[in-house]
Amino acid sequence: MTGTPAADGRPHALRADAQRNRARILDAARTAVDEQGTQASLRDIARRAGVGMGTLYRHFPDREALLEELLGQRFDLLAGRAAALEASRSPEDALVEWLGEFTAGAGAYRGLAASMMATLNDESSSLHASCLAMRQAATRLLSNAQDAGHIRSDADGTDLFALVNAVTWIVDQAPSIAARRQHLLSLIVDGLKRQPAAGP
Amino acid sequence: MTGTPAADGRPHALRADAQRNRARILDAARTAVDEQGTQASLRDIARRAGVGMGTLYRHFPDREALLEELLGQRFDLLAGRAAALEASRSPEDALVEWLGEFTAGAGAYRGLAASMMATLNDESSSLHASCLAMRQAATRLLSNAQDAGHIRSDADGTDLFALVNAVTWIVDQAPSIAARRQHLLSLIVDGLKRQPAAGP
DNA sequence: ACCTGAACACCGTTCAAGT
DNA sequence: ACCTGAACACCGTTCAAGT
Repeated sequence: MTGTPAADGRPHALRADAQRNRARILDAARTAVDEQGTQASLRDIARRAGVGMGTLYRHFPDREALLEELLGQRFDLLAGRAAALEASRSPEDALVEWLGEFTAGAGAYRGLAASMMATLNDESSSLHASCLAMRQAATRLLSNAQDAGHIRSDADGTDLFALVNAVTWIVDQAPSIAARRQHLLSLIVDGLKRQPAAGP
Repeated sequence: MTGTPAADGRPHALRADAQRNRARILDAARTAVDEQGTQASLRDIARRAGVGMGTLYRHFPDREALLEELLGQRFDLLAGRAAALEASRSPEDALVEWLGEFTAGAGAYRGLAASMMATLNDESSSLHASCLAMRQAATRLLSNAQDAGHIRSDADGTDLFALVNAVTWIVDQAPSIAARRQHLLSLIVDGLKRQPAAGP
């Protein structure tokens, strides 16, 4: 009975040709996003994959569904890193290190910051869930550092996400600024540190 | 002899119809940018202006030439504000106030941040000159505040411009974040303030 | 069940033909 | 000198027709 229609009403597994097309589309998308950023032409992706436009749309109803496959992994990874750092480092180190990893990796995906912002308040976006989980992990790092007294208490997870995304964006606007990524990030992170109270 | 071709080899004044078309295009562009941001459709602008595409291109060879007309005024105005604040306020107040005015006004032009970044290293851009002048004015405010000991000395004009543009960008990505403009800006500006040395 | 590719409504940019 | 609008090479999205 292998490969016969399921009798339990659950969705069928993909037909072999469909499965192959799906994989091809994802491969092509990876290459295209690598070259052109998250705004890569969908037509071009279909062309590279050697499938018709309809096939691309059948597998991925919109651009974000396609991106979710590529970026979801990254989000999950970064959420995992947050958890690992939380367990192994001081609250302050964990936060600073995570922010560094976040912005460093983002350079590989031009347009990532815009895609992430678009997903923020759009619960229907395919990227919403994995992005939210990552943000929550980052927010925990922030709270820990705040509880330990290292970070000013009037900044919240949304502020942190906004600022770090803003850096991500600015950094891929111009190569001359990309070189200053670390410096810009530290200007912001230093600024978030609780200003020491004046002398005794 | 009024209206006859100039004999001195200098460029002629625009013909009356050309002058009218130019004005119409700018009017249409203002409306379109207002509604759709700096990425407004050029075709749409020509349509609204009631001119052919060729006419639009004749007057403005590319999008930036058109934007220069709209944004150049704004840049000049902000450069002027910087000079005025420099004369009338303390170094720290002048800087903080100027940054507030810069980001507050930017909300009126969606896409402005991206257009400004594009112009940064592109000397052929029509926006280059007026944008540069504004940046230099802002850099003076920064230097003054640094000389007065209010701002950390390892931030330069490029950093300041990058950060303030990053805020401008993030703020028009989502209305929920636009509401936090002032707060985000003050997180950054506070952060740039020189950390007070530890007690005696 | 899945695929193809033409069709549609848009772009930006160029240019021959008109006045 | 200036204008028009068709032409070209691209998009994203949809959908009838095929297997």
